Amino acid sequence: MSISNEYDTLKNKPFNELSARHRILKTASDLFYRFGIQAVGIDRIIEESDVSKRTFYNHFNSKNILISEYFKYRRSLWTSFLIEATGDENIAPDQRILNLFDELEKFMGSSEFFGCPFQKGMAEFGQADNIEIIKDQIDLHYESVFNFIHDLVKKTSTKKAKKVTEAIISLIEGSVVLSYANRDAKIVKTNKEAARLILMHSK
Amino acid sequence: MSISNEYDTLKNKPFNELSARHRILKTASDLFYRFGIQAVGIDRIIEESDVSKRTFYNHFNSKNILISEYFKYRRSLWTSFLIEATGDENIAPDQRILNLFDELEKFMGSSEFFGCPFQKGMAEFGQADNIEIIKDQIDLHYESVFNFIHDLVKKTSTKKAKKVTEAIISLIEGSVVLSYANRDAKIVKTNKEAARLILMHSK
DNA sequence: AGAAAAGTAGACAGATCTGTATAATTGTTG
DNA sequence: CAACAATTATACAGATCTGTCTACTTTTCT
Repeated sequence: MSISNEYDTLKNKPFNELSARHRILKTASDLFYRFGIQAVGIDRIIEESDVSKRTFYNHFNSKNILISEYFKYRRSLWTSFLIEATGDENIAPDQRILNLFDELEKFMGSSEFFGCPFQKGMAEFGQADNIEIIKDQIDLHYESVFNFIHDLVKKTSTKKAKKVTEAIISLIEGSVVLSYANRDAKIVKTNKEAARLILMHSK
Repeated sequence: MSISNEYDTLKNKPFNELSARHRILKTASDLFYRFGIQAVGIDRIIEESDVSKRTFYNHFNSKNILISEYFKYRRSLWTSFLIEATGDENIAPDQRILNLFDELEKFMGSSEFFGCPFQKGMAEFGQADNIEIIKDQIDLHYESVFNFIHDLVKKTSTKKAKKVTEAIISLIEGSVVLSYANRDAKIVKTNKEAARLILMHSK
């Protein structure tokens, strides 16, 4: 179901069995996602990941490099989520897209949901200079989401795959923004029905 | 057309004719919006607004208070935008909603567009403590946008005004996220058509 | 066992940021 | 004109943040 990658151990092992590098990455990931990147200092990450400052800087030459690796990791998590949430290839492609909304609603209604890491990353770094390694990772995320949904939409019998994909991704991004703003994910149900309507009327 | 308020002089007078308070607010607004709030220091705002540090702190007791006032001001700008963009009451309500997408596309395609101040604000302060004056302003924004669109949707002959409103706002928020991510506002055209479809099929 | 690699603890330099204090100057108003 | 309010320029206290450095200890591998 999921694609194996360098983060497999990170995802599966308990925290205290992880390597120093993975403990740092996991800690940074949780703190950055929840409180924001600029709001979380290196010292806090070092303390919570049970690592010395020297070890930290042995693994990540600078905070910016850690941030870039954070986004790489988040991209991997999001890709896994998309694969799991849309289900296997036997399901009709329309249905796979609609399934995604159900899984999004579960996630966005959970206490672990604090918005989208990439939306938040754009907010903090969108217009900043000299951090191409960060902005590149954010761009890659939006590209890969587009490609994933686009591939699914093309499997439906739609005539306007690109436009349908854009509208569906907009409904997803809107769901994220509003679920976070409202502290309530029930809007995702509404957007699932909107997506269904768009899929139906594009044949 | 527009509602008069305390920011009228700020919006209409040239910078060097503004009061110290308004020069600070205008400078902070531009810098916060473009580069992010935490990324912009008091010293830079003071310098660019042509004001001394003492004067700054006479008008705004702390940076957090300035941030709160920044969001108040942004809320006023956004309200004016909605009123202007949807046009006058003689236009059919469906059409007024669709007009909004056209104006959004213009704005999001302009060089002055750097995403949504409130999305960015949530990203920076969503989970932070002790800044209720900031988070309250963000909440007010999402409430007032909902009410504005809801009022318009209720004037159409829809049977499901709340759901239609939610879907349309999702398409707007999604437009913001993706126009900013793609540095290209053409997705707003697609979302206008999606909104039209939703409006048509809710009668 | 012994060498190389990796880790610990913590001091500290240098930059930066918010907010306060001082002292002199300018503008406004009765 | 006299009194009061507002503003300027700038120094600085205190906190915080990133990244470096020193000196010591543990782990790993051959």
